Amino acid sequence: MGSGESSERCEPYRARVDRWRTSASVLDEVRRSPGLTRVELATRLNLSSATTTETVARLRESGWLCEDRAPISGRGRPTTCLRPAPDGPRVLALDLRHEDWRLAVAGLDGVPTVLCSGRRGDDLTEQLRRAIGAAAPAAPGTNDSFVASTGTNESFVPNGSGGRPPLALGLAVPAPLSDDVFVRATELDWAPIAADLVAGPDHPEIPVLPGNDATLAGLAEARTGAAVGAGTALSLTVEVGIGGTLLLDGRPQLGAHGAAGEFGHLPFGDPAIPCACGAWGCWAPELDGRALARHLGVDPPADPRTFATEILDRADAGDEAALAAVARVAAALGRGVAGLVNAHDPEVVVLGGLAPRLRGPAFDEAYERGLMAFRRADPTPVLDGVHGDDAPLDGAVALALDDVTSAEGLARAIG
Amino acid sequence: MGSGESSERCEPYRARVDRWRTSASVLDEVRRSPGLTRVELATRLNLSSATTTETVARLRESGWLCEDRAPISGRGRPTTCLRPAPDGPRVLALDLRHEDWRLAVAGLDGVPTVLCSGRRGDDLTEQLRRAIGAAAPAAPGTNDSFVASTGTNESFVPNGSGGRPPLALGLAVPAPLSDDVFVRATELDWAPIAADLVAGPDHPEIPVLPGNDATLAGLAEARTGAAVGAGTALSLTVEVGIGGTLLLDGRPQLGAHGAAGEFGHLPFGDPAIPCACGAWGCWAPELDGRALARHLGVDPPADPRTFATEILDRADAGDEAALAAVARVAAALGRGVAGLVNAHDPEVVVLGGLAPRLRGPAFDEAYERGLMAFRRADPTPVLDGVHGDDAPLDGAVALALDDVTSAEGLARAIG
DNA sequence: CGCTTTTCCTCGCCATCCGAGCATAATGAG
DNA sequence: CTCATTATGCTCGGATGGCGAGGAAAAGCG
Repeated sequence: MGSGESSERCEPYRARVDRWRTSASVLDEVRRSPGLTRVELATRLNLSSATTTETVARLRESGWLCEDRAPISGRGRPTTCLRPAPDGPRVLALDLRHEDWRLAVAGLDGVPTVLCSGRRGDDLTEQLRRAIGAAAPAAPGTNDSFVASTGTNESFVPNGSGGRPPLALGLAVPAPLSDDVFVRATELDWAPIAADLVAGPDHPEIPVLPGNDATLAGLAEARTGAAVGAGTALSLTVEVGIGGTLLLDGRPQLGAHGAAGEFGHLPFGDPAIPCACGAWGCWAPELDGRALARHLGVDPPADPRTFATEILDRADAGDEAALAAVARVAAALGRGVAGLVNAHDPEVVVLGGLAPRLRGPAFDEAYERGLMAFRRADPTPVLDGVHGDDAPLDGAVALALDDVTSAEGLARAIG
Repeated sequence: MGSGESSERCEPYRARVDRWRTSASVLDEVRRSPGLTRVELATRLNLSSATTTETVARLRESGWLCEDRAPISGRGRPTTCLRPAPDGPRVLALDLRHEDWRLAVAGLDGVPTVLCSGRRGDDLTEQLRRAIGAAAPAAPGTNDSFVASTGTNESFVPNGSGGRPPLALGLAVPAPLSDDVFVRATELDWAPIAADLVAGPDHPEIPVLPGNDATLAGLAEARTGAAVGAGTALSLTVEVGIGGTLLLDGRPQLGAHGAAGEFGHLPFGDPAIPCACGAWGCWAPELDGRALARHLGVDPPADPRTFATEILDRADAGDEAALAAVARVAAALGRGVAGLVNAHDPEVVVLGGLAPRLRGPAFDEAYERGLMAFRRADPTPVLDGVHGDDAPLDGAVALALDDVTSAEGLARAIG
């Protein structure tokens, strides 16, 4: 071990990453507002004209950005608009749901194209590995040998990845995560999936980035949805129970084990009512189809999601009993949202899943009543999410793209 | 407006700040673990030996760091230990409380020395300006002309700032903040204070950084207390009501208007009980002296803080009625803490103010009962804060030092 | 056709961070 | 005491990023 041999330092980390720091922020800005001009970019990031030239040229040559002429307005040399390159790097996104799954590919524009989907079967892991193997060919260009191997419940759209191997896989899972392991492993035996997907005989090793579906839904809204530009945003999704995430500068708060965002298990409810999670008085059982069933005096439904949509439909049709039950649930939602606004002071609250359908006078009244008085003059806006059922998939894309377009990711991919 | 004149860009921001980025992280690391060796520093930050030499030399010459010989262990050239320079830059910290105030000065080690204090009077702003003027002389070295101008209720310790003008003022206020304005302006007419303190006839302009006292208490615990090193930490302080903060990598989550951390106004309580804040069913009224009074069946106390300590003393002495009342409050605390752990997945929870005295079987039982089942195998530790009543002051110091030792702050002060 | 306006590009400068080699200061074996 | 060993600090030249200045380019306007 001579003196020149660096003992512990594995990499010239700082120089390698610093080199791409500015490129990463440029890419970030272009992803955030595609089509912005070079001049606008430079002023936003406080870059000199020289640096802009240098950075944009490098990203263009690497095939990450493309430029086209901006519409001319007035005098002066025309500038160019910057966009993610349409044939640039790609990522995969996998949306696992209770009953089915979807695999999509997306470019830097963040718009996913669904490649294949299937219903959840016993051989789920095998299904997914086949799908990923088809989408992420081990050697570039070999995915022409793609055969529409439609199994029992699967459907494929060939050749979505455009020949370049994807750089990462975002993974949305409908369960709490803790240290990248699914918590309700009894219910959804997906614990080993993330590990199994990292590499397989069919495809090269790519980073797999798992995230809770409600967390990723919030991420999607923060990047391209109702919470764009918010420094602090709160996203809440009602499906079975309620999930969500607190977003700070567009980044979800993940917690020590990645299990943050379980707002449904704040004790906003009746302390005498037990929750499936094992705690008492949780908010979640007051909000979904099970709560509606309780208010209607019927047995707990097997599928709370479907039951809830039925009741909401009946309420929309004017059914008095359904309206009363929905109002009680809406009030519970509004009361809790107000408390979270008090606690976290978000710029905006975004509702997803069934929550938008719960809004109405009962929600509004409970929301205002639950706010601290000084907030009522200018109450935090509560908006409906714009991503709908695609939110977790769109969020998985964003998660993967964030990894790929970070300074570290660029250093990995280009430098 | 020639072509060379940069139109909007006011500063060569990037180069100016990048220059100090590494210095800032070095300073951060040394503040976090004073006395660490150069080698340890280099491995932690992934710096080459050359860069370490360069950066440390610059910080030493600027008077921010000092080196002394490390205790030798084994062969090899002995290394040095890095510490904040004892005669380095200083900051001021002002702790405003309901009844009194304290002004302190601190070096980079973050240990405050109280310079003066006083009871809150009608001329508070004038008191504070005099005190700050004495501590932050307009011209360096002129504070020898200090006269112990002990007014009615003030006491001074002269010459704490050591001749160098302080670089910033951290300000702890016992009220919710929103956009740097105190919310309960009716109760505590301190709204104009922050603005007034920025500059005055007696002292030069220095940045004033206000923060809520409970937020700053959490900051202190995250930096040098019970939450050191936690990626996600939750700090809760019971005084009158309950305040707190969610800390991410040691930085408090502030919210859109800086009003985050009002966990006391989450609806963990009885929805029929109104809170002074204007909402209903808040957690706060279940936790402090007013809750104890309610459980004991006596009138609401004028000073809930003092009343609570009396009841806690009686409970410690074995008074049955007091014990029962405390147990109910402790259960309310434990239940809410568990919910917050479910929602935010912190690495550690730190309790301050009266909260440590509330802990006991009732708290523990409610805490465990409120946790999601999967958390019970390895419950998030709940620790008592180590800063005690000094926590807000210590946090104000940390807030000011963070500003001063950031890359921007270094560029301002040195570059 | 030239002038104005706005933007882009090239060049030299200075900064950081790096690797390599050498210098330095301790231990410990003989 | 001397010298090999070991761990660390320092110096130097090189690579690279960001900047300012000046000139070039591309449009409109008269």
